[in-house]
Amino acid sequence: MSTATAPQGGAAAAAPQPAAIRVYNTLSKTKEPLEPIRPGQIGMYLCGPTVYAESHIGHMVGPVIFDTIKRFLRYSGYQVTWVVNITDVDDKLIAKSRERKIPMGQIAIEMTADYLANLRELGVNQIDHLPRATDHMGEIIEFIRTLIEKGFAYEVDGDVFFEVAKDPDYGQLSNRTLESMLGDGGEAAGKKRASGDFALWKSARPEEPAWASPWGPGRPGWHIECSAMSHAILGETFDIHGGGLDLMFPHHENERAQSGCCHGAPMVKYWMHNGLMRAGEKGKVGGKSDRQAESDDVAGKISRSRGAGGLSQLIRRHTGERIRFFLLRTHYRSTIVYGEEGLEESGAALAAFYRFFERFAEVTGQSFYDLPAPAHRAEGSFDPAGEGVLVEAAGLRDKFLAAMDDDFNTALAISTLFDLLRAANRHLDQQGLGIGADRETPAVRTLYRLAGVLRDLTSVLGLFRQPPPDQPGRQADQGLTDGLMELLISLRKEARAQKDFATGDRIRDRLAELGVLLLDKKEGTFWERKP
RNA sequence: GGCGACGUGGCCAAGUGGCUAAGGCGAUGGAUUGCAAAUCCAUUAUUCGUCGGUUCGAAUCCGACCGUCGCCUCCA
Repeated sequence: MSTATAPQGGAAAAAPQPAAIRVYNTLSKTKEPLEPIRPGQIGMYLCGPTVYAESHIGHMVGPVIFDTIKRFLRYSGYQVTWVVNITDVDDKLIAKSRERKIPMGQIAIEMTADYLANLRELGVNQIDHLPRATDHMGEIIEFIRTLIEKGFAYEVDGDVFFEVAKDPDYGQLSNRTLESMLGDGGEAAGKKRASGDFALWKSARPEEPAWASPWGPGRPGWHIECSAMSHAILGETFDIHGGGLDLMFPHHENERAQSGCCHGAPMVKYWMHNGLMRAGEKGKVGGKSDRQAESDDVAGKISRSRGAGGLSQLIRRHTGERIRFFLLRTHYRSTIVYGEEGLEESGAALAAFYRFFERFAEVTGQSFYDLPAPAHRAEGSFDPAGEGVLVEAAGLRDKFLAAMDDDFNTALAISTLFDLLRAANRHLDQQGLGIGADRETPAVRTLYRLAGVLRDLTSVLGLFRQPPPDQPGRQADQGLTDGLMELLISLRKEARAQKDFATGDRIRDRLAELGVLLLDKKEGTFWERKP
């Protein structure tokens, strides 16, 4: 993850199969066919965080869906360059720095690390560039200078503002008129020509971090870093720009105005906005120790100011995979209502997949997680050769791909995964496949095929990349637990052999209370932790 | 006040003009089991906030109303 220039693809780029991918564009308010500016290549920019505090689950919605989108686009034959910015200069960072009495840069480093660690946990690993605003001061200043030269911006006492009235397209993205935006102009009201004008450069007050510029020491305003960095890495016009719905105005509207005016070309072809997450029940958002604790609202947008956070704890409690799955089960443009039960439910659903993977391993002696995942959708297709369950699987795979083609409908796509799972389990049941089965039979070959389809499709969603962590924090104890379980199971087996079911059941019930489930199968008794 | 989104079974959630309204969680019945768990099978919305309208036909389009939420100030 460098901030170097965009890779240029080269001749080796896979021939894109222009599958009929359609994307909902906020600008046109319709789904449009995805037609990249440069054939076969897609530049994608997602607004990342301002790193002044720990991230919360709401910050993960965009990264998870865009990570999935990138996986799917690559799978569909496109070469994708994905940029996520880190905004590490900002008024909030300055305020935080005063509060904690440590340098702004220190906070930015800490919070960036927190953000990246969370992304990693959720399987977001497709980002190509993570540019930081402070690393791009030169480009930012150059950008502002150009805007002044072209007459779109003006300087007043070391501050530089963008003059909104100069951009005829202003307001198009968020569907607003200039008249409707008459605010009080904020703290710089006296300096602005119009209250809707926004800061490109803010002069530094004493004690504030500052960079040298043609207008004196200062720092960039919010918005400009995204315009400058996306330009530096993706060029004047790029394909997809994403972010939360709350960024549509003013952030994206302003980015669009700056970039469009600076380059005389549209900044972005497709604007994509993900829905926001909402807290379903009061007090369940995280540390509710906050100033808003007295607020009685039952629901509301999750935000840092409401005391959300503790994402790493949430991950520890639920696993990153569960959270990723939870986010992907709702269409990305919908509001996701966050709640403990929703996460639990996702856990229960996921557990069924984990169980199948175990059955698969029992029969084949191979880990599902080691199965190769096709890199391209054409590689994943196969000939069902008239075999019922494979015909069904092939149909479900088509349905999955069609759902993803239609504006990345992960919720619908996931539903086919459950159908596939049921088909695979049914096959296992009907063929009587279990431990010790002959691995050279057609039935096992079919099982491989079915598991292969699941591997293929779930990889596209970034799911099941590795076995689920078995109750984090308990690993060290694993050997002992295994030994004890072996002992208990053999004791119970003896009791049952003597028809002493009372003792057998007592062992099982007691273990259940402790969160351990016993599964009596033909081949013997197995155990697992309650999901 | 301006702009916008949403309201689908007990809960979550797809579908946005026409096959029997996906899927998950849960529940119920059956197969299996000593009994369970897991798995499989079946059942679980004549109905999509309410009332009107357009249409041969609407959950899907239009209008009104009710309700929830978001943006308009910092926010993924």
